[in-house]
Amino acid sequence: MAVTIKDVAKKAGVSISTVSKAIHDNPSIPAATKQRIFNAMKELNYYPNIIARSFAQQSSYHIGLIMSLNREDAFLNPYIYEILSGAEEIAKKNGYLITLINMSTVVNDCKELERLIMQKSVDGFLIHLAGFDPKLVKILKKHNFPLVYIGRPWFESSECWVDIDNARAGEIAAKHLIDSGCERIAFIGDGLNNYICKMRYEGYQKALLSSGLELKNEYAKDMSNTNIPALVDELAAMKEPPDGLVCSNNFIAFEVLKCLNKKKIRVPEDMALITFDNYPFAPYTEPKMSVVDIDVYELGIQSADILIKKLKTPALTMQCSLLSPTLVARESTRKTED
Amino acid sequence: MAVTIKDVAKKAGVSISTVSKAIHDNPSIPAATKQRIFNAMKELNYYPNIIARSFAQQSSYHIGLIMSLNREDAFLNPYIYEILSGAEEIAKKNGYLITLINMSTVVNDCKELERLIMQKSVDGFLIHLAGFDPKLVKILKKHNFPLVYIGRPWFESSECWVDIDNARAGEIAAKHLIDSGCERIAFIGDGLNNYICKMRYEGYQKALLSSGLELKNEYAKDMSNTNIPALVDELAAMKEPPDGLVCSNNFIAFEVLKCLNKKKIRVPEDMALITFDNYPFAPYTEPKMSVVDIDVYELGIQSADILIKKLKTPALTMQCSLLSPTLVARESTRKTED
DNA sequence: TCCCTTTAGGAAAACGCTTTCTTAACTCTA
DNA sequence: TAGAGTTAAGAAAGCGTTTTCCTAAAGGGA
Repeated sequence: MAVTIKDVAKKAGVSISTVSKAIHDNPSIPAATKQRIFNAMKELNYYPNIIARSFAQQSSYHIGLIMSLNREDAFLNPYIYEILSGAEEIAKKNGYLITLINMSTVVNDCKELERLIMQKSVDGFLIHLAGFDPKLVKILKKHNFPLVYIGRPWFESSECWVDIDNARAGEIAAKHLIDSGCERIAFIGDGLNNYICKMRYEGYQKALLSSGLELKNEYAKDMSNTNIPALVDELAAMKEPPDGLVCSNNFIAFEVLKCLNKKKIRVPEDMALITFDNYPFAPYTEPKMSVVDIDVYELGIQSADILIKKLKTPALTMQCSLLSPTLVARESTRKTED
Repeated sequence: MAVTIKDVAKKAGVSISTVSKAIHDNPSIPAATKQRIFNAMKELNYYPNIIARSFAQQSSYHIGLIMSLNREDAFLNPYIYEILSGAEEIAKKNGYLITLINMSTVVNDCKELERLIMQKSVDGFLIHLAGFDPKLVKILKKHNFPLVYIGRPWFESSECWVDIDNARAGEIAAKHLIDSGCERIAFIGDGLNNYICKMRYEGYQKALLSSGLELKNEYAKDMSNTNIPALVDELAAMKEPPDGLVCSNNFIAFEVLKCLNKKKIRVPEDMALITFDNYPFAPYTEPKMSVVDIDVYELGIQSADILIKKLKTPALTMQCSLLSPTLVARESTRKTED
């Protein structure tokens, strides 16, 4: 049989309550007694039974991380790992473990989410918004369950969240093109109902305006209704074709680059190219892709941090956090040698 | 206060033992009584407290999935998600949850692994071998903890594992080049102490031999001591340069492709190219990369399946599973129109 | 009708810890 | 030196299930 708190108590010559108090560093136990207890613990190689502790405290010490694990979302966001990594790091530090929950599990069957809550399988949720369905909000609200969104919830204004400052990212991208000497800057997005794309587009507009460049409607393209080669053709065929292009995600950028190469439009000389998120393949394109990078690891850190704070002090008021992106200039935007 | 088994018992007019038995479908409870109990449960919206259950059964109903979450490993294996997805699927079906544990956490501090075991935080481990350190084996053995390796453990022969048949993958890759008309086939690997690479190389050799092709030593290259452009130069400068190339991973293949493009060596006409693992970017290269794909989702399914079987019947003998890869022929190997 | 077997369901212990309440012993202060 | 205050530590309840053991009632055969 495993060694329990009783064995430690016997060995140290105290009661189990005293041992428990020593473990939790209760000030009513003097240092000498604590030491005696710790020695006994070490001698017996005692580890508190975490399940019993959970039971006594009615708290699982697990954080549910709900995120999409499906192939498409994963391939689109391979850096999502780093959220896991950051969240795990903070959880560990605070004695929590991360329970992974597939977004599609809870989206396909709302009962599943309710079950997780009612059964107290986890103490709170970290919810990455890819694939999220707002119908879940009702359930979350109903149980008033502690949670932090990763990504800014567009459907909700009273919950904690952390996000990348996508507007700022768009601004940085466009600004960088302007600084590289571009004068006619286009934007290709993947749908304006895509919140991230929308924010990046707004940032792009802001940069152009504040640099005194004209906002041309025909420079703003949406690939969600057509295909990339057609869009590139369209842009190239203009009387005043753009000389810089912001792509709202990596896959658009990679496709565009392929089209430009085929049409012998030189990058960056004829057309500079920039996109977002340091996709692992970005440094492998020809020329290497410039991006506005985001610190996803930090996203994991902060979200877990906020959630754990919330678990410890339930009265905590709403907290949000908007993270700044950083420019990673590579070859696809470098017009001048410098 | 939350509704407990007591409330259900009262409502249904039975004792709590009877409710518990009904929940577990104990045959000593007749259908009519069960129905009465289920009705009461539904009326009260009762969910069993999972922590209490865990406590009573001394089993956490959590499976620890140990995998590397660091940036490099994640970028190299973005499909690793699907392991998660598969494992979560099976776990859910069996009433288990997945607890994510960063490989670096347990590698940097062995006490951490011991703690997880001693505290019974999880019932068993799924261990993905990327980043694994064999020094952990001693601890795992010592506690005789249920586990399944994802990837074949080269340091150990008595544990359960699931893996891709990498030798078969290498064979399929080389065979496909031969079938496409290649006659001089080279191999670029990333180090022969890399188990995966070694197996793929063996498969490559086997395919060549069984097709009556000569195994030339100078066709087998290792990029771990040099760089890719140098290797490509070397190969191209031979009197009899290869006309087909197996690359042991995607990043090698992408680099090689870039070099070939630069040197105006046509792919696949002058040199056919194939690699492994359907990396998300593979369909975006120019020409599109042929690969031997592996079913990582199935890897997750099978590993979780074996582990859970083991948890339910501890006497279970060792079980292994080797999964067959499949060819995804794209443009980089298609010499003839067909 | 009696005894044995089967069926249905209850009582209670067990799981290992936390936490509140209580008390005994000690330390001051007037 | 009595009384108040403080400190150290124990007793015991409680957390919500599961599970074993037991019993009462019902069923069945002679």
